[in-house]
Amino acid sequence: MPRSPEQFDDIRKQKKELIMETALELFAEKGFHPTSMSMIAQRAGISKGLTYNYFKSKKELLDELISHGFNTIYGNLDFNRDGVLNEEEFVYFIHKNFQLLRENLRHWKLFFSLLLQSEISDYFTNEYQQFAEPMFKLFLDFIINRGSTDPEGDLMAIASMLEGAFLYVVAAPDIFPIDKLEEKIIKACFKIIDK
Amino acid sequence: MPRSPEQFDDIRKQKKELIMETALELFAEKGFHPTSMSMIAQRAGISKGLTYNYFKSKKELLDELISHGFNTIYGNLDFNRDGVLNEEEFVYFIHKNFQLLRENLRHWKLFFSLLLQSEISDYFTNEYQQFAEPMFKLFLDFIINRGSTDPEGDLMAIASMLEGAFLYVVAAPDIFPIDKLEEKIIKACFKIIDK
Amino acid sequence: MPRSPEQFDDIRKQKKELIMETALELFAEKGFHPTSMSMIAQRAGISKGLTYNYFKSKKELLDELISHGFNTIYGNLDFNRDGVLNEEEFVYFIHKNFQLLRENLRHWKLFFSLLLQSEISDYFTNEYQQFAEPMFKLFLDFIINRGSTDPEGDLMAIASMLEGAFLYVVAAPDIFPIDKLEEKIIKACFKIIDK
Amino acid sequence: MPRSPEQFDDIRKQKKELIMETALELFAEKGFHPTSMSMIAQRAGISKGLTYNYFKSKKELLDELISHGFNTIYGNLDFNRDGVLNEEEFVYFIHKNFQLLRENLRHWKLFFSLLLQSEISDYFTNEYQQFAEPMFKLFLDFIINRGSTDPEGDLMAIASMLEGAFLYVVAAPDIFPIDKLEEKIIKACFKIIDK
DNA sequence: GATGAATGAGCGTTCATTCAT
DNA sequence: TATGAATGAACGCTCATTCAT
Repeated sequence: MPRSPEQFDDIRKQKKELIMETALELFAEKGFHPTSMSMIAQRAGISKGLTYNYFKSKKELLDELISHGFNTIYGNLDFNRDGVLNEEEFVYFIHKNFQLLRENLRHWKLFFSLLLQSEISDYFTNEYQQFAEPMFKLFLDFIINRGSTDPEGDLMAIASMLEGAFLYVVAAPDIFPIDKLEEKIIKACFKIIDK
Repeated sequence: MPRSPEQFDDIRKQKKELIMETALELFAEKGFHPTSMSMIAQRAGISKGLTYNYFKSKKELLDELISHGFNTIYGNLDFNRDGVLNEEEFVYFIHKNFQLLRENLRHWKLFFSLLLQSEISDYFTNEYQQFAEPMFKLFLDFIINRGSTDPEGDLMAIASMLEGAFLYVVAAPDIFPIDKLEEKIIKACFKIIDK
Repeated sequence: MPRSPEQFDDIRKQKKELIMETALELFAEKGFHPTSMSMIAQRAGISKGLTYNYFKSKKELLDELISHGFNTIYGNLDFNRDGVLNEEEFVYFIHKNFQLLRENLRHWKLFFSLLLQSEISDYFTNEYQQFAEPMFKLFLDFIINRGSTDPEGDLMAIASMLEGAFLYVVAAPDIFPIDKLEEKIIKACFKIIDK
Repeated sequence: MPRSPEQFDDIRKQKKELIMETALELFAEKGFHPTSMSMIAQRAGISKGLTYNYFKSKKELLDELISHGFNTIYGNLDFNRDGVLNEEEFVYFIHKNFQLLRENLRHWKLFFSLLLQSEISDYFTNEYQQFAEPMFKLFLDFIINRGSTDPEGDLMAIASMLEGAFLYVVAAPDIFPIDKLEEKIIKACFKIIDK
């Protein structure tokens, strides 16, 4: 008597997660190219061939990782609520971003490492734009509402600051303590926008 | 008539530079791993074997590239002068950094792409610290001299902002125009430090 | 209510035929090696494992296909009747062969593709000889009875011509129209035999 | 002091020939798919990697083999001379074809095995047509000049006979002695054409 | 009888590196 | 100094086959 479809689904789901988890670990640790499918299989404790039962290619594994990463990180974040942020919400929004960063360090490591070699995955470029654009818009609206005389300029500074802070956390976590960094970044945002 | 030792040295130096220049081009273009030694040799118009006459391995070629890159970029920048920056000098310093970025985009692309996978080159981590530390110190002193009530916090914000701005220029140059970005970053620095 | 043993046998027989039919289709379409067991199972709409319930290996599947093919094609052809062909019967015999070719093009494609690599299936060599020998004998007797002065020589020519015609039909069906080819081959046979 | 370009050319030429010779041997022996690049390298006594120094891919190796085969076999055969064959020339032409067959048995084995799976190499289809067409034309003209009442029909018979004879020689050389086969085929040609 | 997850050997291919010349 | 033929280990990937259920 064969296994029931539900049993098969269960196995597939668990094994797929195991492979993705392991791959994410290794991609974040060593980068995409230096990580071989054998290494992933070995660390996951399965055969090399099995990986291809779940992912058509190494690139597809990466793509699913990216997609899953973005969903994990930003899937539950409602950018728009009523479309406008007040001060409290702005602070919370940045705080939330830092928290998501903390909780998904490996995803972020992977994303940053892809930023410079998007030929590996055009997928990434698309996903990234879809995530970045509404965030930019939210910031811009907030800045305008605060009465900034140069919203675009302020946006550049704030976006750069956030990007840079994230990069520090991911690439050189020992230089700045993350909690204090978050606090200071938020304060600096207001200094940039106001007056 | 045989060449003099000096001429030999000249030839060696030129060949080495040719290889490094070509490698930098390709590493920045396609990334470190996807670039093969054959490709470097071919584009440089020399034989594969000759590369190993000048560099023990691909990794060593990378290391020399990093080292040479840092020297090229920051070799002529006197961080310390009298050890203290006044306002004009601070502005000039950041301006100078943007200019160096513009002039060495390929180096920077390479550096950023290595940031997340430093096991490729431990060398990088060291060089990076050597370059970052005196810069941090310079900034910190300046911030303190301006009478900041939270110098460390301001440093975090400014360092993040610069790092992020650089990343934008290198990885997504179409999002912000570099000249305006520079201007705004400088303005934002003062907003953060002062008052 | 449990199925009777006969019903089980029926199911087995049908499944086996389904697999063989599908395999033949694919082998003729893409060749033996480029066809994978997964492809066969998928196109047949059954599981990979089930195939091995009916055939010990891919090679055995091939062997059964060959055996079954020869039986299908020549199983109902009574070579011997009274052991001797008259003119009408000779013509009918060749005609019958062309008809069998038309009706079993896929089998023939497979057979010809195996002709040159018999180590894939020693089975093929045996079957082929068992089919070819009585046919040769039948032809030879007919040629002798027609009073040929060089029966062996005529046999060579006729056998070659038939083999070649079959190859044209199977490998390059657009070059000669099959009906006319048949007609001409038969005519040529008599020209060769008769003086 | 590096080797001179001539020395390198020599090495390349010899090694390339060695690889092609070995590959032809194995392709003819076992077929294209069942022959692995490792097997070729091993039998040639070189490393697997080296094969790729001479051929970009397994398919390219096959293509060069086909191209080289056709050139070897038919490169020196002037189909057209004055464009018309007399009887002696016709006999010589077929004789020459049998001789070329004898001298290039392995090439012919390879060609026949490709006949049924030209998806492996479209290259083959092209080359084959280029070779077959002028030969067909030559035959047709000869048949017409002999006063045949059905040239197209006779061509079909003759072409089939030659194709079939070649196939017998290549695939089942023990059935008919090649010399006698040749003699009989030629005789049969005239029986088909004349009267 | 039937499923498909799992294996492992082998495939075609690449590439950093070596070395005779 | 300079060449490129040669190597061998590893890569991404496929597939015939097995087996717990």
